[in-house]
Amino acid sequence: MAEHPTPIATVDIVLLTLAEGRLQVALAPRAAEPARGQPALPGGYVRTGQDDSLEAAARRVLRDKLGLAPRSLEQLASFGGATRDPRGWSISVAFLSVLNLEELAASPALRLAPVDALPPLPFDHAEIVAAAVRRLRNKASYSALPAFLLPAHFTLAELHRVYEQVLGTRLDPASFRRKIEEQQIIIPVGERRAGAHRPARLFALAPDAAWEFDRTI
Amino acid sequence: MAEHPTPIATVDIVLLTLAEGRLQVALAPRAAEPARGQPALPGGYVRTGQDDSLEAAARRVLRDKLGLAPRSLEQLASFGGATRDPRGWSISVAFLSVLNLEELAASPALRLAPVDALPPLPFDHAEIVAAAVRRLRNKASYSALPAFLLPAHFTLAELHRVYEQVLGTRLDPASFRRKIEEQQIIIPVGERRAGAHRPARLFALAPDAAWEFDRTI
DNA sequence: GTAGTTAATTGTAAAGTGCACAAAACACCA
DNA sequence: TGGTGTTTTGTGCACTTTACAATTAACTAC
Repeated sequence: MAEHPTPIATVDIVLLTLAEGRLQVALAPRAAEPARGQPALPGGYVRTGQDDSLEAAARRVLRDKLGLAPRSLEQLASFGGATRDPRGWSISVAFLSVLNLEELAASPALRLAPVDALPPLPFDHAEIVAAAVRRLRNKASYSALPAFLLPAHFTLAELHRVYEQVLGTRLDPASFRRKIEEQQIIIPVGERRAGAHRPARLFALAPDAAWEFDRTI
Repeated sequence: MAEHPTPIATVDIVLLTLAEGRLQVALAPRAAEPARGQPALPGGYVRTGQDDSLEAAARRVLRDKLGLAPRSLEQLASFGGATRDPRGWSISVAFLSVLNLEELAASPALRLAPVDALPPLPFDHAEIVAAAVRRLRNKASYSALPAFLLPAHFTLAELHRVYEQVLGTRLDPASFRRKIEEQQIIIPVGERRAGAHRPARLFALAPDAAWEFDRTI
């Protein structure tokens, strides 16, 4: 049946974070050919002897190559073709991880690039990043995914700012608070953020809530 | 780097249709081992000598094995693991196609099974079908994807019934009409459906409109 | 014609949203 | 100790959207 060589199988991970008020993607210099030394999405081969699943392969790459164990990781889409990789027909299963700068600090080799001003990237990595940003922006309108851009504890005002930065639009503060609080996606942790002004309540993402809002037709 | 055998790469296609008022999936008897003869999702190897992309591989399988060229086809997700296929570590890139019974009639070997009463399926095909149904139900609340369950021309009442069947809920006729008409996803074709009663206007999906509704936070 | 049936529209109350502003709670300073 | 500035949080209200009910429109069959 399979008279054709099997395609190369890799996983690539789009790490999105918020730095300097902009959405940025973390890039790693490629360790091997092709495009050795150039910044690219971190990734690696699916190791059939080691990995139990595609997500396990992505987590292994994150752990072994970058020292990361991010809270958020979801499959994005798969990109396959005859010409996207000079080594031959290849399939890249792309994953999306949304994380904050502290989580990312564990991996000093990574460098950030704003998603709207990417350097030239090898393969079809620019397209993969674009798909990841679309996914995050879309999910921002009906899920708590952008909350992973913040530390584990955050204030409503911080969450509000993050949503505005991700979506690139203004959101009414009162409506935002009403909407977020009526969903069951964040819970107050009791403490308050001490500061120069009125202290804000701190929230955390609900343990393993369905991080999706209601959508109605 | 890759001291491991490369995984098997296949595409599998979830064909969803509406028959007897229920959402059903089209299954084909497997032509080869494993599970030869048993009903399963139609699929096949990615042929690196023939296919230019993953979607091209899915379209080839649909065309060559089933004689189908459905209007709707989108990537669903990828399923990979060491144990999902007895032949070894495998990756299945799953696709979702939503179509009507007339389109499906071109392929007589297929048999339908209600998505909520599936027969035993090999591999993780039951899980893939479940993901496809979730995708369709989700998209029903903000896109015109369920319209592909109908013929090219349809009435608003038919579309209304299809949405209700897919979502499993009642939808207010007046609100549904307003919502659908204010989006730009369907256009009247001018004709009317003659019948025993007041004739209904016929609509078609907008040529290549963005089949997505507005979502607001 | 008239009854019967489905298609399509209209009216209205309830719910949700955007906007402006007010109240609350702190630090800081005089 | 009290006033001031600043940020968080809550409230009132106009406006829009949605749910629900009822009505009108258009045809066939008798």
